[in-house]
Amino acid sequence: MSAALLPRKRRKEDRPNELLEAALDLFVEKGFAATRLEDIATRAGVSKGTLYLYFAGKEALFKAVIQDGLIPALAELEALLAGHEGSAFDLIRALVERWWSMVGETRYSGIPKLMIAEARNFPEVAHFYYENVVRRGRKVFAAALERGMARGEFRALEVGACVDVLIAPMLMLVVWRHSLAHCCLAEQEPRAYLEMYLEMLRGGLAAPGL
Amino acid sequence: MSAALLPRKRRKEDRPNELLEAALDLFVEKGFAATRLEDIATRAGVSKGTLYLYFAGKEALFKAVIQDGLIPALAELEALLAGHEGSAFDLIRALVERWWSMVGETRYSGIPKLMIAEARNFPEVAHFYYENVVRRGRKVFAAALERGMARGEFRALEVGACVDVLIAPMLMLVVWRHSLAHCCLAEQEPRAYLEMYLEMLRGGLAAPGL
DNA sequence: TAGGTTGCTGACCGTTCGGTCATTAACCGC
DNA sequence: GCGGTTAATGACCGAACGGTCAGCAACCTA
Repeated sequence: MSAALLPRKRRKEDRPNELLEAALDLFVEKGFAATRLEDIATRAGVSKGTLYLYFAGKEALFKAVIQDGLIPALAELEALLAGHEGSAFDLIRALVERWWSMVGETRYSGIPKLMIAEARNFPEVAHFYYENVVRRGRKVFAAALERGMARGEFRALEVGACVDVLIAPMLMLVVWRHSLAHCCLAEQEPRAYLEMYLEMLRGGLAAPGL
Repeated sequence: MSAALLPRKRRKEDRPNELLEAALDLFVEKGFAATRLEDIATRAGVSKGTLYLYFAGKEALFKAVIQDGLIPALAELEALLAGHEGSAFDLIRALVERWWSMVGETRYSGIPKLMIAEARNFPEVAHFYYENVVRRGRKVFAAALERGMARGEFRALEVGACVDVLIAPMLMLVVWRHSLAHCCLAEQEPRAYLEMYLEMLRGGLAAPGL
């Protein structure tokens, strides 16, 4: 790969991020067990031994990939919630769009698929992900729903189950794009899908009077 | 396991199904690469060598698991569609409930998670699954939507994207139950989730006049 | 440019696992 | 029972892969 052609370079600062990006891409594509450390190293432009200078081993890489990935995006969504004024539905639209630009159309969109596939093999990592991504994300959307119900904009629904139904289409969109979409003809245009999703949501949540 | 205690038995007829069930359970739990053939054999009450009397190898087992699993359920849904009379929303409710009883609450509910995780490692199998499960399933729900629009019961929406949004919560329900739900406190009661889903769908699809 | 520090390398090791096959023993017809 | 057929076994093999480490070379400082 970078074999004899490129000369060795010493770039201690950049290696960890490059390794994490390579690891994320390959874990998402092939799964944890089917990904070889040597492939990760090669993709990061480095040899296998170097990987061990920065990470304790394969499992440590996996943990870092999951734990670093989506936390910044969640902080953004929380900030958006805190700063929003206007209708609750506009808030939901803004949240969905911010999520799409920060996660959906970036390489981080692979993390949900990866976590789904590996949760039962890494219960501790799954637990971290649940507490720090799933719970926080649910809380943001639950707050938006409650705001809409309080304003009389949405009808009264049990918030817990409603949040789960609400976020499912967003998750399936990214999961799909990292799995079957790679083998079959192009399916959805993501923007059209999201518009349809928001449109159906508007009707599904609207209070009867409106 | 069945070691020295149980005597050998010759049960040529039953072995393939027992092996397929064991393989499905373990593939769903651990993923394809992390599942050992010996574990599958042991769970099926058989030795590793026996497995090779019935399947050519690990990949053949995987193919069989995917290809046998959901086809009968799809035929059922198609029959339901063909035989239904009444409102389109009742048809959708009936489809969702039949799907839940034939897939959602059985071991076959693991297949979507498995296929999502492994699609990119087995493009041919993914293609089979797409053609024979995804497409057929989409077609059934698309027909239900079109019927509702023709009756003036649903508003006019672009059917393709609408189907994708429509089925996403059903898929996420089963995917969730086979991944993160195993590591975290119990989340949804499936029946309540499905009721909420149908309720939101009713509003999301309803024609404005109604 | 000489010497020292350290980021980087890749050959090597041990284990694990998919796959094979000679052997064993359950069943059946006579 | 007895022999023949074949389902079932598990010890074995080779390849692949995670992980190690002794040596190398890029960079720095004087």
